Amino acid sequence: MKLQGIKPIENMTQVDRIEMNLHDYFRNENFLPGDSIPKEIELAEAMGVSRTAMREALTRFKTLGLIESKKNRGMVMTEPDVLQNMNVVMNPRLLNQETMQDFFELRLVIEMGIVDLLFVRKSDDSIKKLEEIVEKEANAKTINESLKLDIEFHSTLYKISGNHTIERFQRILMPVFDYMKNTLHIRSQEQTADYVSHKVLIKILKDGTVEEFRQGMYKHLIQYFEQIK
Amino acid sequence: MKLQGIKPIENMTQVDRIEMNLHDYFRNENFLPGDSIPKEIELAEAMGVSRTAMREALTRFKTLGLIESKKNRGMVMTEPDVLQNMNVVMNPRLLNQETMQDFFELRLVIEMGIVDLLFVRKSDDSIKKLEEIVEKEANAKTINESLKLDIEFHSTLYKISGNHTIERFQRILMPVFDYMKNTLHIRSQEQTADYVSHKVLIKILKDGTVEEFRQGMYKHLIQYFEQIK
DNA sequence: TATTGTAGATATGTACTACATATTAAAATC
DNA sequence: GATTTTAATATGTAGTACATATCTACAATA
Repeated sequence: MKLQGIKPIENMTQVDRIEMNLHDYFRNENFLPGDSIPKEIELAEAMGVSRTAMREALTRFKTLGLIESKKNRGMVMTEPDVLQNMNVVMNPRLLNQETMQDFFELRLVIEMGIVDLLFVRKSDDSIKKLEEIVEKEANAKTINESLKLDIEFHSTLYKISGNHTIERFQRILMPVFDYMKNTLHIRSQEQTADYVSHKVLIKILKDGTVEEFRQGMYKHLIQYFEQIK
Repeated sequence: MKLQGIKPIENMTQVDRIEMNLHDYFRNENFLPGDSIPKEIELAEAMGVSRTAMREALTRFKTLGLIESKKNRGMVMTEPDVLQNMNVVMNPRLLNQETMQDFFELRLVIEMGIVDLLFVRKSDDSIKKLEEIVEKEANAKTINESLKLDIEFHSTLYKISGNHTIERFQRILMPVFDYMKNTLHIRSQEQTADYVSHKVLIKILKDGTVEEFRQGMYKHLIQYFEQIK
């Protein structure tokens, strides 16, 4: 049986073991963000390894955003940014089709699920913001401009959700969603009979119910949902 | 203005620059998963830096899962696992309250949004699986046992969604969700008037509509949704 | 001929040493 | 007492050396 992120101990390198030890050490000693940690040489000596190997293990923690080092000052625990690395790695060129399909669906899932947050946190101000975007859309000259405003509309919805993490997450998913949009041949909105426009969505957001808005959003995204089998 | 994951060039180290160069190099040369890449020394010499510094940059890529090295064999590009690092870093001890609240909400958002997938991909088999879990729940002796079966029920729903990535994502979110569950004082289900049980959810999944199921799910999770303001 | 054994080449992993450099703190100077 | 100098500090970078797992190719053996 093969588990993700786990490698057999027989072909673990010393640095792998150092990393594990450090992990235990940080947890057992209850190091928290802001706490400074012993210097490289001390850690290396305490573990009986070279500074070289210790530094490589520490580099891994730095890459994950669990520690930071300042030249000549030492190292401190940091609060990791859960989404940071995801951003680097979310590259359609590198991911397989199935994974991208999964993220494509996840984007749709979130778009539908976020509705509950929208109705708790919507405000007159934020609705006005949406209306301004729709107005610009009506006057858009080029396709590119329309696309940009479409993205802005949905991004604004994410902002209204009041959930900064979800908002960032959505931005990170965008390259994959875009890629899938171009790969799958998506029908244009005009071809869809009961398409719901941004304008209608706003109206529901203002005066309608959560359920109505969700159904509206489903229809708004119908071309994408048709891809799901 | 401070952007996430970007540091001013004046306090970039050499390794930071090497990392950027490598990034460009991999993209420009169109290296894809499976391709082997030049050896450390060649890269170091080509870039005019020491093997030490080059190795540190390469360690970052290895940590992100973009390349793998086999001792004495060389290095190859790999398909990154987008969620792998997230798992390491998703630690309630290290994250701030706001971020955890965000992920708490994200979990709820996904639980609501996933319903569309469920109705596309449900099967008699999978529904039977849910029924078995509910049966076990009825006979559960301890609270711990009940909790485990509750998790199993929802995990099974994620499986039914047919989206492996979302399923994994949910598992990664669990520690944070659990933490929040204990932090916020959540009412018990029994105190809730129109609580919808697992059993009822199954019935709707079998014979009901997407909208009915989603409303059922909302009521099932009502104690959590009450926390959102 | 087919198999096994051996030798050499290979590239990463680990260790050690040395020094550069930015920052802090202590000491010296006025 | 305020300013300048000096010294100590810990990470960043460089260079060298060697260990080691794996592959290749060739040699030895049956």
